[in-house]
Amino acid sequence: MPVTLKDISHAAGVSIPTVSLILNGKGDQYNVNTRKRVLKTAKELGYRPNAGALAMRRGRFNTIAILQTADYEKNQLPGPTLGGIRSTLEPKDMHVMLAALPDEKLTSKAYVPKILREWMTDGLLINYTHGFPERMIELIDEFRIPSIWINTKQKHDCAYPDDLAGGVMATEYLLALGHRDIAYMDVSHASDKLEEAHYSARDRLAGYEQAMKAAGAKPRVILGDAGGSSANRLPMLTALLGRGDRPRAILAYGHSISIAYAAARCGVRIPEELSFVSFDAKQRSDLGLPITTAEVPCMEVGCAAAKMLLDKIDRVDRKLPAKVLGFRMAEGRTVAPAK
Amino acid sequence: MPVTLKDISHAAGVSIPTVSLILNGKGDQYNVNTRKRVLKTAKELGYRPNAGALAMRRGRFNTIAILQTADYEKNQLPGPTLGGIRSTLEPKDMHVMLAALPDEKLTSKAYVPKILREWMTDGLLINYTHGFPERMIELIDEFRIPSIWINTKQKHDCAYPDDLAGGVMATEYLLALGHRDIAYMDVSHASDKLEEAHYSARDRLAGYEQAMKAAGAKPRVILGDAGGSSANRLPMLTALLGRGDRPRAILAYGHSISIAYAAARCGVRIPEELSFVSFDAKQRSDLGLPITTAEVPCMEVGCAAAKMLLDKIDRVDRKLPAKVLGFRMAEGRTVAPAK
DNA sequence: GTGAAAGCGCTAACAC
DNA sequence: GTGTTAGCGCTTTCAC
Repeated sequence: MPVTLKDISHAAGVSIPTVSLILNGKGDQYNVNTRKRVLKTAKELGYRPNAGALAMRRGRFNTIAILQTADYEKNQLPGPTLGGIRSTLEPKDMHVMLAALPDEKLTSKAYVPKILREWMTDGLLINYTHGFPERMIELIDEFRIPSIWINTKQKHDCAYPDDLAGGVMATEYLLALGHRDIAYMDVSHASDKLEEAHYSARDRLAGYEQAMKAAGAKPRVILGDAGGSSANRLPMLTALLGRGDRPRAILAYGHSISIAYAAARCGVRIPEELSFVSFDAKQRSDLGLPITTAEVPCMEVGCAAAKMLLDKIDRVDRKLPAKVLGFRMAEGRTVAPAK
Repeated sequence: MPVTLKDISHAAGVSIPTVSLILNGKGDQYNVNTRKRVLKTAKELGYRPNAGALAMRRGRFNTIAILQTADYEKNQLPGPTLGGIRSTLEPKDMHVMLAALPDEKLTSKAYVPKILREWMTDGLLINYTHGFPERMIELIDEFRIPSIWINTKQKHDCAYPDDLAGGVMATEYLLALGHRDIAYMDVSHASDKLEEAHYSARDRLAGYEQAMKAAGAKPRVILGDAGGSSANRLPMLTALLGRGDRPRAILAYGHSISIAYAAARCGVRIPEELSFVSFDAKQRSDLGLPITTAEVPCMEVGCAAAKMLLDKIDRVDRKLPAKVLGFRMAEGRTVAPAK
């Protein structure tokens, strides 16, 4: 139904290439009247070039796809990451396609997602930290689809945050305020589960320990597996924070809202009685109290990954060195100098 | 660089149509050996059909685009909505493209986003509640792009939640627990700003008032413009909740975390001393305490919108009646029977 | 059983 | 200044 060059050429009484050249600004050679006429008819008819035809000619779709799980609870791409990707792609007039892969099917040997089955994008951003089947990787490899991994620690073709340095930075931030009694709190991972968790769980902790050690302060690590079931989390946290020997400062891997809420329920005032820094994709202000946050450089990861992918699309088969992005402290109102 | 039918036809020593027919399962007529050979070479070479060529032939891209602001803080599509859209489209092998439009440019007269400039999708889901320029609508109209609006109240071609009924439902939920002293709290909108706010702000309130009136209970409406600046929010809320005449139950338009946190800071215990229900896209458990929530039917809106769009794509130019979706109560642990 | 030819919308090379 | 021709990858029709 849509309007094609042919339609315009008929309406304007000229040939198809004439229309094409004029509409693409390459029609200087043509008579001014012809040019005007063509431009006018194109506008009147509401012409839009057919992206399929363009893609075929150019051998490029000007589109990349983001591969992620369909389970939106599990692995949503943070808004800023998407923003970074978008803003990098936009100037190149490139588009983003979402490819959400159903976890159930992903393991089945025969399943090939449509996005891989068809050649429809110039490259892939893969947003899987784990649970991405070997077979998918083989497929991507076999099809030679330019791909960059997001938030996965590899030597090549990936962009991820520097969680170790982030851990150091956040700890030093509290140390600089005079705190010594700083606990590291990760209520999503029990100590025996740390090994199989996302690398950020290990690296942030390691960064904390490193910084504490360097400052001659005694690390205090609180781990626990209450991340999944919110039912256990609050009792666990109130028990911890209600005790007399509770830490004076906390660096939290996540679940910052729970911790602040538990503190409030225990009558522990933030920041007067407890300084509190958390890691997060973005500083949160849901509490009405902006949380001092070591912000994951999501946007930067998105930008870097997109830029790398563009690179890879242009020069296929080259391995690109991993890009590691630094955290940023977002000042909030949950920390006070140690007394 | 990618493999085409031509490549396969060369490698297998047959003609292109032969390959095409066989790969598309329409090659019963062909010799078994030919068939096997073609299938094998296709697999070996890693053939993937070119989506551009297919789109050209079929006159369909099997792709829809979601139009929204590039400002990811403002109008992100809720995960469940996207999930609903995806799950509706997936069985049809259709893809979702993200079109994030920069707010700054959107007002400029000359700007036409690439997604509209090119014919590259079969239809549009428009996720703008307000701030979508008239000119964009004209463009979409002019280009006759099948479109459905999400979360916008119109007579036609849109899907949105029934906020009025949602307000009634949430209020009746608290009334059924014996509560009478139920306040409606919206700290994002001052009363004089309600008129220009999203319709949900008015409708949920109206639903509350309606249900209270029907029950013979006295409405108590607390409005205030502290949504944007988190700095004011906490003081405002603690002042409210610290007072002796604070309500025994609250129905909150949003900012549920702030309210619960403020209550905790005031020493007001939830749910013993304060029953608390909030509207939200999804029940939140960040607090470690699942909030009893009137859930916006995001997923349902996504499903409905996607289904309508598919309809519209097939039969262009038909107006579809608006689809209105009901809320759902998600039980949490923030309510108790009135004493 | 298989291949040749045409056409989808577009652009680039070349002829007049 | 403008039109003709060819070809991108694919499917469909039809001839052999």
